[in-house]
Amino acid sequence: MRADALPAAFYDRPVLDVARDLLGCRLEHEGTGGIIVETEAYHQSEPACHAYVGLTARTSTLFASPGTAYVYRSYGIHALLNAVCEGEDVGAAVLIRALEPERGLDAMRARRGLHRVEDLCSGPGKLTQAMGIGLDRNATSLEGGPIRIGPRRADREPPRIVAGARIGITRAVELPWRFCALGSRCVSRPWPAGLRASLAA
DNA sequence: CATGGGATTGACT
DNA sequence: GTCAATCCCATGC
Repeated sequence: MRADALPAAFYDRPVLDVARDLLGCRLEHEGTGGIIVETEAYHQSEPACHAYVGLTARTSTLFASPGTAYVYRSYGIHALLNAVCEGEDVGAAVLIRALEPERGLDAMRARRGLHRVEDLCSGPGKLTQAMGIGLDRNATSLEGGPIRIGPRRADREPPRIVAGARIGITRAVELPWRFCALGSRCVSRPWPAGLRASLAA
């Protein structure tokens, strides 16, 4: 594994904890990279999670070892990137929903056909397009594979976290399992007014 | 084997 | 605000 990558043990914890702790961490792929500013947690115990139906061909990656990338096709068009969490007997993952772009901005702009930095990775389908992450990355390791996630830089303040309802789902909509870095201009959507910020753990 | 529904995005009214 | 694109797969007949 790369010295810089978060270890598998980081992901072998409750998925809600991992979702919060990934905010501020660095996602990188083939020369592009950015700071994670928005995540959502999914767990087999609730019906919005693909693993709710149990172990199938589609969900097998969700039951892989913690620290595995789960990449699947959404709406027939987009690739969405998740980090598999908890043990192999549990289907759970964190959806990476938005980044603050940091490295490889020219490649991102070329793939996205856009120029504004805050539009490059401000959504789960956008960031995979910008970084060139495709379905072929499904089931690869986040520790030693082409996609890597590194810890938040020590000299960087932990982000303040806003929690809210997950986006784009029709089941278990009430769970406040979406987490955003307060104040980031790169989130996929603004959160409702009145939500209180809490300090990152 | 046929069908329906998305963890989305961008274009358009 | 609405809506189509597009395809994998879970479900049901």
